Amino acid sequence: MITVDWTDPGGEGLRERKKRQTRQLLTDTATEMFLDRGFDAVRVAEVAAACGVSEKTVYNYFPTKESLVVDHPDTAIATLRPALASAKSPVDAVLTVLAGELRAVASWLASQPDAVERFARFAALIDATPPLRAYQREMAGRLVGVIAEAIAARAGVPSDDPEPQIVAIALVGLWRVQFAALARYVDGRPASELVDAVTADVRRAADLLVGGLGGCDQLGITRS
Amino acid sequence: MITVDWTDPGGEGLRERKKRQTRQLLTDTATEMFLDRGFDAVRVAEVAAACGVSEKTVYNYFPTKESLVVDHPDTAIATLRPALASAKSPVDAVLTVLAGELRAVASWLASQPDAVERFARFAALIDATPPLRAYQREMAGRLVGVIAEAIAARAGVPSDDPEPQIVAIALVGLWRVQFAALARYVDGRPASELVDAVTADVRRAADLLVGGLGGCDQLGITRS
DNA sequence: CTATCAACTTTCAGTGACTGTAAAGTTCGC
DNA sequence: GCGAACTTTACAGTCACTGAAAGTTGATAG
Repeated sequence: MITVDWTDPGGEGLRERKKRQTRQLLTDTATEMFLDRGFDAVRVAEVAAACGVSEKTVYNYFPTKESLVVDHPDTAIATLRPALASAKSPVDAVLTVLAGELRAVASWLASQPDAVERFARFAALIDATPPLRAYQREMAGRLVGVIAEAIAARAGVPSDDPEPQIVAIALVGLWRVQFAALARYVDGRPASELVDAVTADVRRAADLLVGGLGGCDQLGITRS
Repeated sequence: MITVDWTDPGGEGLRERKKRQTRQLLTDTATEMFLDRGFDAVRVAEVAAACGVSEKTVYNYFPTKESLVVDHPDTAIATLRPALASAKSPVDAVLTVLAGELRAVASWLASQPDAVERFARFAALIDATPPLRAYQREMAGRLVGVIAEAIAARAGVPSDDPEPQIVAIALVGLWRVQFAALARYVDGRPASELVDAVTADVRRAADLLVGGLGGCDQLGITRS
């Protein structure tokens, strides 16, 4: 759903194409059904039936029911790793990746008439569905690992040292901030302002992290 | 297992006592079995049988299989809330609660001969068991909510504003740091140094958060 | 064009976590 | 002791997810 349909170069057999189509069909219809009736009220067997496919096939494509909604959790990692390698700092890398994801979402929002409403429902679905939130956290956990490793490698320390860990955790928190901002603003603001509003939120959070939690202490986050 | 057996005042009917005993028996034997054979290899029905109790009874006490191991996830919240209310700052509150938990673990470690080895296996079990890690993250998520609310309330802003969110996420990361430090040091260091070593790690992480990610920038966390 | 091989799908039978319900057993206040 | 409130149990069921074997289909060599 959020996927931006990364067009693959033409050199692709019929087999591969069918697989991609099936995969897409599965996520799309599953998401649609979940949005309509709620995650729990839809059985995997129903999704399979709706797609004219056996239940086992669904599980050949997706490891869990949740992964039907959060298509390609590894995409973020695949983008993040090179960014970490090339950027001047982890913070820059994360902000770059986040900006990229934001752009992708924004262009998807602009590409369909009812996109805004669908995205709002999508965000609400995730928020209201514990297993989906758990899945989101799991993905975040993987990002933490990747970032911590990158920092540790650069600094030449073990990746389970306190510094890489805490920095990675804090930085991954920015994903949550961006998602929350997106969910909040997508409904109220005109599309033109959306990107700026979300970016502003992320930047405020990032500045707070970089400058230190004491930075904006008009109302006592750190000890006075 | 990690629970410190908070002795309840005597005014307690037979009913309550039996419930407490059963609950304790369940977590203890379950943890023991999980440590021996692995989380996945033990069925809930087996735990029930080992305790001379029906499977349904297990589920009357615990919502999930995972909660058999991570007894009382709400204890942290119950401790944290008043700490947040009374401490000078969220950072202080979190550090205080963490120190308290550390003390409790340390005294438990000192109370039994094989405690160290058991704790090491316990930490390894959690690390090696995805569902348990997920459960841990879920608990962390609840802590984030509590802290974000406290900060937001104090500052008079919505709790899903970027600042409360990111601060809460970063602070909750300290739990992970403390757990990691505990797991790392429990095996190698003499008990006397344990608390200091762990505290040092937590403090390093907290200082980094408070002073800003740029603080210790000998090797480029933030942009140069 | 066809035989063949490999990949993919389906069918099927099963595991195990978790839930509701109604009956049987316990504890408590009197 | 006795009835009310509460627990435990037995039972039947749902549903996510898995492995194995047999069937189907796309790719490929002859």
